[in-house]
Amino acid sequence: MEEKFIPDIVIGRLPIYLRALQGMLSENRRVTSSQELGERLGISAAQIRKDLSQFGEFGKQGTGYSIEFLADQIGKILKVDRVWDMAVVGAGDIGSAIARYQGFANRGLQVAMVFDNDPEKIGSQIGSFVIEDIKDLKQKIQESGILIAMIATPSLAAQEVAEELVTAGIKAILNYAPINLSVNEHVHVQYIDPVIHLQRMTYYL
Amino acid sequence: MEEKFIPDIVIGRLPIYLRALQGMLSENRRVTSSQELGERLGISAAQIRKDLSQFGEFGKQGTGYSIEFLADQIGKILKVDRVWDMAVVGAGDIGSAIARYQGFANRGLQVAMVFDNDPEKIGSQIGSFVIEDIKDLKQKIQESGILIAMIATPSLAAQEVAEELVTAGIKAILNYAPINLSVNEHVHVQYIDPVIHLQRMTYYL
DNA sequence: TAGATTGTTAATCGATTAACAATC
DNA sequence: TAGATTGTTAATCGATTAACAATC
Repeated sequence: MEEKFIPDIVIGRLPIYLRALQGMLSENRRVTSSQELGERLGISAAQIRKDLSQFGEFGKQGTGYSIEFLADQIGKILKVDRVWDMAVVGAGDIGSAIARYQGFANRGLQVAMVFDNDPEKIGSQIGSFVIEDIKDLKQKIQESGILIAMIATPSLAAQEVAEELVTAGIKAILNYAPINLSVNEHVHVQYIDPVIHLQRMTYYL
Repeated sequence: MEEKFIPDIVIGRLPIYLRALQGMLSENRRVTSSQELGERLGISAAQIRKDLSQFGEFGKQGTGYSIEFLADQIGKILKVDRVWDMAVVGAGDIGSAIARYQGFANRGLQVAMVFDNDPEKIGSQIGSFVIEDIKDLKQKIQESGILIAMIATPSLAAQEVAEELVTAGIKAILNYAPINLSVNEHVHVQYIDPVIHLQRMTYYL
């Protein structure tokens, strides 16, 4: 199996391309070009072609790309041509919003479990999920084989939760708590903190 | 006024540095070094020093940086040494979670208004906010002079809302709807879509 | 003083863009 | 055929790192 090295910055753009392609599909479009896609995304056409060329040849000279075919191919590359179960830790406002979020559908992801440590919340429902006791986190995650988790706890708990998740076999963490996590380097971590995005813009105001 | 050009990628790291410094402050730490900061963040010490050197000299040879002083300086650079009012558009799960989010405190930002178009929601409360009619969005935003907005509407409405916000004078948009917005280039846009982050990790699983 | 760490320069590394032959 | 657009190469551009004099 030839494991060609692909820069992470390229991997990071593929989900953006995929989202735009699925948007075009929902507009019943059939074909697009690197130029059109680039204009929609504010990315140069050359860069899109270069990125895609890392994985194969998906277009036709003169006509461009079949939107459906390219979306399928990118989905396969990103391994979202299946559905990944995810665990949510923390059933506060953010955790609840994630658990109910409709936007995972058709994008290869779904919430499967929600955990909290509050006795008042454990056993109650969020959408179709019964909130489980965080004490059972390790066992439930190991049993299910879930590899992806989202942390939506207070900052103070996040590092400890992350360590528990890693022990349970989690390989990818999306952290909503506004702190940097320190985990084994073979575990992938991404961060969502609205303040980081907002402060990046206040500089320019 | 000397307007030196600073790469956007550097601006993008400043909020990360600031968050880490504030974390250290809350641990009652007084002094840090580029090396320690780098280790916490997974960024090289050289890069941190290079980034900071774009704005001035904040450290002392031999001893490092006063955490409080450096945090203050970065706060000034990012213009979060004041409090910016923000508008939230869309009072569903995500909009509600944003409106109630405690994490804006002491980071230069606060929610000031929440809008929705659902007659059932208009007039009711989220936290301390009364949900306002989206029909009044333009007028209320213009009156208040708010420059920052967050979009938490369904995808189909997001582009239209963005245009209305720009007309009302908004200069920075944080978009939670999973679509790319097309707006005047002098308006700053940032995106939060958990699926983008998650798909970036599924590639490696 | 000796040790530590900054700010900065120069070298290296990597990413983006321009350009074009190939070809649908 | 003429026009359009790909995939790819080489050139350009920009970001990161290594190294070290300055100095606390």
